[in-house]
Amino acid sequence: MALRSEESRRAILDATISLVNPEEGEAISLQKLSIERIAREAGVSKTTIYRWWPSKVAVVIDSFLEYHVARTPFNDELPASEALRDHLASVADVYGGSEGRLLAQVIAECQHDPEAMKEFKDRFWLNRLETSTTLIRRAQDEGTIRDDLSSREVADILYAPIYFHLLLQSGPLDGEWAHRLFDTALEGCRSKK
Amino acid sequence: MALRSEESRRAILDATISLVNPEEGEAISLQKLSIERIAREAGVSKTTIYRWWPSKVAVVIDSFLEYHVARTPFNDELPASEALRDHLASVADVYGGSEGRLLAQVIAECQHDPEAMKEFKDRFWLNRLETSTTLIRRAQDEGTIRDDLSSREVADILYAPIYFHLLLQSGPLDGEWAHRLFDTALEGCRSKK
Amino acid sequence: MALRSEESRRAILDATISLVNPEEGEAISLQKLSIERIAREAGVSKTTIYRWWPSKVAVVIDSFLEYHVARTPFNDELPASEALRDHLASVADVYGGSEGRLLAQVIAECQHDPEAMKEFKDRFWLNRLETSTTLIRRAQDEGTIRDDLSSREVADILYAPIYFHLLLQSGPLDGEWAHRLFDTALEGCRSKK
Amino acid sequence: MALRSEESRRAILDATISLVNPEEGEAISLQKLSIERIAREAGVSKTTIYRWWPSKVAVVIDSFLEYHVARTPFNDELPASEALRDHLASVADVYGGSEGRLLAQVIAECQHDPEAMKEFKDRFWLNRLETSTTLIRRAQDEGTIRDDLSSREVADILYAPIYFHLLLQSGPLDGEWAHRLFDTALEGCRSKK
DNA sequence: CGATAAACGAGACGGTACGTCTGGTCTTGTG
DNA sequence: CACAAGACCAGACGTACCGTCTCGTTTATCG
Repeated sequence: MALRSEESRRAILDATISLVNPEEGEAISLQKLSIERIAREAGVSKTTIYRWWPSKVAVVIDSFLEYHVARTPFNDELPASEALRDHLASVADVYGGSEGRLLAQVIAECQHDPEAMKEFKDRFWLNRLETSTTLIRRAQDEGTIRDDLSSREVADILYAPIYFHLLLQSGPLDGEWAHRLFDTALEGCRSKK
Repeated sequence: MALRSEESRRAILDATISLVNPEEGEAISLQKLSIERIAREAGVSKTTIYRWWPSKVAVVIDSFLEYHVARTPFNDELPASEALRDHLASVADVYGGSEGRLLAQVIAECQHDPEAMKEFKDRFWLNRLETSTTLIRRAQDEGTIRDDLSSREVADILYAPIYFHLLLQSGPLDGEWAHRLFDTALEGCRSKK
Repeated sequence: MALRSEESRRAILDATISLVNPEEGEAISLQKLSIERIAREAGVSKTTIYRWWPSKVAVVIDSFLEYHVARTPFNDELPASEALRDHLASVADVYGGSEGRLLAQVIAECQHDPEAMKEFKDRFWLNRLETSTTLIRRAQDEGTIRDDLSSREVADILYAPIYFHLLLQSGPLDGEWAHRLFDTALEGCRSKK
Repeated sequence: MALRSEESRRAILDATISLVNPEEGEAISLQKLSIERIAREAGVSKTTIYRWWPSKVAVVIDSFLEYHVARTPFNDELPASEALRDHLASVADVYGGSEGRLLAQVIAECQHDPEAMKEFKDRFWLNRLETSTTLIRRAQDEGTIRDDLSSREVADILYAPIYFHLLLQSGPLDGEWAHRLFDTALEGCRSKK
């Protein structure tokens, strides 16, 4: 009965990424990306896209998730605090580049589309949160991080500045900066004089 | 000769806000807001808008800045750390409401418009940064905050989670949460065992 | 594969005529006629018009040609000179009315649009020329019109005054006048004294 | 009381002609000519044009009349029929060139502007008619043209083909053609067999 | 193995908005 | 008070996409 064409699916996801984060040539902003453009680029009819995705953002989220494979793994053999410190740094490095710009635009698109925001959180963000939660819990077990804080509170303090710099485009966004940030967050800001 | 009409300017800014953050009725998302709509609502011709603003975002930034008067002042008579704690909380409270949604959308629009991002940073963000910098410096002088940290580093740790929760729409965004956040940030996450 | 909608086509042509040569109400000049107006009147989107016609004039020419069915036939049973005389008169009568005004405006629009002029000549004018050529040739065969003149020369002399009065809006434009004109043209202006 | 500035008037008329029938460069069609453009080109404000002319066509008519000085005089010393024949030819020659295109466009503009048409007839056409009337009357007196025809009837037959070819852009428009035309018109089309 | 139901490309359709242009009016100095 | 400068409302321009909707035309099971 004519199953969904994998060929079309691939062409659509690939075309989307290649428009929005091309190997070469000018990238097109997520806002200016249109379904018509994707269809044209993918050699696919609009109908096919509309049949399988509810909106432009949905296509982009799918494309992004396939593309942005978790390239920021953490090291299980290091002490949790070390692994966490390195994870933070690698996340900062990745988000400091073109994928970061893309992520920022995805988050931006989600601001006016609650459905998309839900999708984004379910499929990207919760996954990320889980990664950090695991590490933080381990660090708490290993006794390097206060266990009177919820893992979410710790995650907020550690990861927030990365997204902050990503979205406000203000200040550095790289591994070195992230390392220093981690140290400060752990140490606290209170004067010890 | 023929000076700019203050009447038109007001009508445009007012119409913009009333579309995007109405006292009553359905708000229209910033993305779906169109210059035509603003013109219609303001009883003004498109030309007049295009004459004075380069883009939709520019109008919105102007409107937002006029509307979002600094309603999060800090108290000069309190010790700086108290004032900072309260300021954080009041910012969190405000951004937890409809103005926060608006701000989030403005930031979102800026993701694909470098001009707008610059404008936003120059006119909103730097101003905000200055407020917090002032408070943080005073706290460092008063000896409550480490003075081996730059004020920007402190600001990153303290304010980032607010924008994080604002833009990811994940987790609480209110004064109580902010108070606790402040305490944690000051104290640090390292276990003291 | 989604054929052209005859319904839309009809609506567009009808709306155009009804705006430009309404049964009742005020006619709108061809110059002031806009594609937006036609679309509005026809209950059709602008896109649909632009998809099928290159310009306003093109729509009008199509509309005019459908509307202005050859209502000035010639009689095959009469002697050619009689038929020609009557044809001239009926043309003059028609052009003396509202269709004439319309035709004049179409010709006017063509003055600054070579494409349209070509279209107009190909689809209207050559057709008309052929009608008169046929009659003139027959009259030459029947020996009533000089056969040392090309049919075009005869047509120029016979039909030109009609278009002249039509476009300069100077002088009469009706059957009686045309009859007299025909007689004069045949007889010549030279004094026979 | 600040009288009308002759300087402005000249600049406006000159600019108009130089846009519409430039010595060099691309001519702009009368339809695309705008008051704004004239004002810009003339270094004059729109207000000034609107103060003195009711419409674009009015400006153009004025410009045209100043520019198109009667360069088709007739010779008083020749027999009237000769003078008429030559006059016809010189008119055809002039209208066969760029001034003819301009005139055609003026007449075109008048099709949807009765005021302009009246102005055009009063200031251009009646003047022309008078010229030909004078000649025709003389020819009737001299016995070369039938005096049972009104001068208008003769003028119609003689001049109409020129305007016909001018406005339909169909067929030749030059002196030689006009000469032949004249002869035919005088002789008549009826077969003399 | 042939019917049949889905997925597909193609693309027309009614819409909305874009950013630009011109029209014509009105206002505010300047000379 | 004529004029320049130019702001203003109005509205059309032609284009790009939107999301919906036929259309045939594959294509892959299922009866």
